[in-house]
Amino acid sequence: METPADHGSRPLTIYDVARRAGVSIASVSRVLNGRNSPRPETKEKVLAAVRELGFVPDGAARALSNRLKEVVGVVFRHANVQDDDAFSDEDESLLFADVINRGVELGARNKGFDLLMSSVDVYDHSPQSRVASIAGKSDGLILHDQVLSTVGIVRVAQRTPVVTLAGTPTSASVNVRSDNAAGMRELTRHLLVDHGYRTVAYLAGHADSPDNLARAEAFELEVAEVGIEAWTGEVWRGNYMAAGGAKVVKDILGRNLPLPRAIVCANDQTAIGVMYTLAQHGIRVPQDVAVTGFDDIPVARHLHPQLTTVRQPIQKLGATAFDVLYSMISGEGRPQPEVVLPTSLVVRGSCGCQGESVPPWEASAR
Amino acid sequence: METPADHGSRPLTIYDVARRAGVSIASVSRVLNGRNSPRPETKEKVLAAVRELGFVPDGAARALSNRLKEVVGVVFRHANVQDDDAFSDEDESLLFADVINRGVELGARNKGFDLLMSSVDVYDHSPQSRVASIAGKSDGLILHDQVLSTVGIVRVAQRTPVVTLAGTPTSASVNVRSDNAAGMRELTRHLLVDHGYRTVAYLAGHADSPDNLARAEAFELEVAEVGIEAWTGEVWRGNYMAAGGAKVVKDILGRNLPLPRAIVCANDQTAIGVMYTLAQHGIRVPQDVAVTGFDDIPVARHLHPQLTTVRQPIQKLGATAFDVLYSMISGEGRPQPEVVLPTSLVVRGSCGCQGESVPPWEASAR
DNA sequence: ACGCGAGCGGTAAGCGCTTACCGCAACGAT
DNA sequence: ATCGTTGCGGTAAGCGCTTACCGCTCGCGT
Repeated sequence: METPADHGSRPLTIYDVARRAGVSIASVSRVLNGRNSPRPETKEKVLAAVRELGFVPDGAARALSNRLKEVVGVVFRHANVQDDDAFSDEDESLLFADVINRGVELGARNKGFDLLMSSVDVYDHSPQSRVASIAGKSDGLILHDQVLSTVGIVRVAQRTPVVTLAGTPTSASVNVRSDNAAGMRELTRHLLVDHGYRTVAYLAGHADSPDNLARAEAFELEVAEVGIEAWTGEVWRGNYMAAGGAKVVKDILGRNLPLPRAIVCANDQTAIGVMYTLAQHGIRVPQDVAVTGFDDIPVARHLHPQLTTVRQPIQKLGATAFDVLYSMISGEGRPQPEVVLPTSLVVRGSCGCQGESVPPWEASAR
Repeated sequence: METPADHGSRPLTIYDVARRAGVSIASVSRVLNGRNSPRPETKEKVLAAVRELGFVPDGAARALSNRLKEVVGVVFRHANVQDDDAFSDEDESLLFADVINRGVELGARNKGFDLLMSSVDVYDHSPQSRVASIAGKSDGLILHDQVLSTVGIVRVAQRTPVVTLAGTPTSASVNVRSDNAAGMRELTRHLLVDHGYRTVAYLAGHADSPDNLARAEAFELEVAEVGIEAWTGEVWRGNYMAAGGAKVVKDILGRNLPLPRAIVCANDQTAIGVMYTLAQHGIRVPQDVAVTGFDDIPVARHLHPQLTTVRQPIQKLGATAFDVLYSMISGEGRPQPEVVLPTSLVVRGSCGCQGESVPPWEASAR
């Protein structure tokens, strides 16, 4: 029995194992990596020594020698205020990112990779250095939306494989996104054709987000199709967060402006804020105003009424991003510049339908 | 301008920078690490070369030389089924873990550390190897509940600093948890005294989770205090997941057993399943049956009625875990064996009160 | 004008691992 | 019995970085 917590004493190395097993370090390494063919006898001796010592090879040394860290860096953006009391505000705006990250993790695990995560603050003026730090510790990067400017991405993509999520492909990086246009078109058509709503607004997300742009464009296209006009403009500018949606509705109500029959939100978070504020003012959803989201984050089905939205295969988005990155890392070169995953309309109650969806735990109990 | 995506050509090293700047590698290193005092002139030459080349030092080499990776490993457990269709089931049972991890990340960032994340599957028979792999790539480990058995923890804690979350301290590892007993006592008293409920049940979590044990015990103590008996036993065994809560209620209803006036769930997830199933059967919350949770995960306030629960400082739990681990890594030895963070009762509607809580985005708009 | 000290900056060792290369033992073929 | 072949397993060279150590230059004091 070794003494507990004896870190501080020099950590074990492959030499210790070799000595204990009475073989050379080369043999230990070979056994540990399953290469070549050490004799079963040798193998057993080494394994025994490893077991007894509780030896774990040092990842850094391994990485240095192998030129492969088996680590994928993931950088995403968060909105947390950073003062000491910020812990009270456990914002949920990251649900989306979390699910994506889980997808990345899943994909990574299949290949023996692990996830190195880091987030950049909204107020972070130089995300460059954080990204660089992660880049140095990983074999490739997955960057969420809004982490780096396009030039920033190109710059880092020159030195290391990069996959962006919900961004734009660049000369050196690949982008993975879902089919915003198709989903938004389907949703809008549902509102316009199936429900026959004639006054509809798009409550936008970050103005410079490719996702937002694509959604807005598809929305307006579809609206124009039926010969009516979309409510847009300055007032309808949100920021992908609940607070943004809430603010827009409050502004409109405060200025005594009319509300449209349906509000199409850039994402689910925004819809949460909108529905909350509407309820505060006694405006019923969907009887007075229909509200829809985009993403289908887990909370969506817990809202009242349940949120009609467009489902993105969020987790798969992450897994795909990893797969693409992996093919770049293993030197198969850059595949197509962009991968687009399909979306689907999820009709629940907030659009005016009777729809209710079964919670996942019921669904999986086949 | 360099050619885009020229990975494959040997990556840059400190030698390239040194040559370009016309200095030695030692100087480059010194400038990059801000040690000693290279002359401003030298410094500028190096910085220029770094900028032009877009050089990022290799983390593995750095770690090997420094004996410090600046990486903290985090391992948590997830319940995802692993077949290819699993992506459809984007379970939300991990919300709790996600928020904790964000806390760890926050703490880590302050010290220049990054997060290496890995999850182990419920069906994973040997989490040992995954943990070992992470251990090799990091300076210390943070293990969530249910990842490793106590002996497993002791084993790995002998070789590397380990902090557990919601677990039990061992001879070599430190535990960080929140004050389950105090929170549960306050909650139970609210139900018993303020509302005067006389039939109450505790819907348990994993039988072997320290959190669950502490909560159950506090619950029963408090119930005994007022001289009534708690509803417990086999039927009331859940698993911390929505599915578990749903199943318990379905069982009871199916067997035509009576329901108590209040169901105290081991955590919020469980409460979600309970409330859903209750609603399915036309049983009103809180009029017919009151339901409470534990944790105060973000969804809690979106349920109908909003969930009365016990708030844990989830994010702070993570940040604290990192701080403790950091002190172990930087060789300040093992601090106290356990750190306990305070909890607080959050009264909303599901217990029978009129309470409603303001969403975080409203609260922060002071 | 010379000697000495200060401090910048270069050389090289070493962090823990993988693996090319080679020596050696054992076996089969001649 | 001898030589060639096979293949296990040891030695040592690096992977890219940090840093101890030391030589050199420059500036000051005498």
